[in-house]
Amino acid sequence: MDQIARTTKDLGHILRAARRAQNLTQADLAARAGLWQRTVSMIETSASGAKVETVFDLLAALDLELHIVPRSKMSRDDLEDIF
Amino acid sequence: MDQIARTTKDLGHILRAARRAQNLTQADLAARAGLWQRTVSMIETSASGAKVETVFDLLAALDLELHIVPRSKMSRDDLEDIF
DNA sequence: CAGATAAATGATCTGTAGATCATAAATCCG
DNA sequence: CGGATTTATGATCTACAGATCATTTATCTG
Repeated sequence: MDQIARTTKDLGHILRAARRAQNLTQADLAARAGLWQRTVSMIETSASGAKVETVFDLLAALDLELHIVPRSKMSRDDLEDIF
Repeated sequence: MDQIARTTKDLGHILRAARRAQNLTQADLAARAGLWQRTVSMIETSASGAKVETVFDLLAALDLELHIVPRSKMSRDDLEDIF
């Protein structure tokens, strides 16, 4: 049920959804994260490949966390679908 | 049990550990990811703030996936520790 | 220890992210 | 519809990542 990002486009979508879920404008989020509205817009629309640091700033401002997991690892649900 | 990265330093450590677990040299990984040994070294030692795209390349080459989860979400284990 | 393999790092060059200010284009809402 | 709010973008400048080649420094291993 959690969000998986394989591309910067995924990342942008996830960040945008999270921001909206918290009723924040790009400007709000930018302020919280110490960035600029322009930058938030660019990242959400993946109009430019952000730097990792910047993404960490956004994630922190949104109370999100990055988990790194083996790609092959199947979820309980996946297994149930198969067996 | 999965790895959590909050900083580029965390990321570097996780990537290095994953690479070693798969018995790859920095040069091997660089080749797989279409990067340079120098770049892999820089990122693993967090000697420089990488770009997101580059990290995605490394994760893919290592068969790893990025999950984005709410920070506050506690694991079953955390709860057990408290209650 | 010596030789081999791996990792760190120097130097240069190009491309581009983010800062910054400003405005255009969308979207919302009464 | 029309005004307000939000998002997308234009332009410029600085900083720095990644490409590329080469070399030094660790780390292994027989």
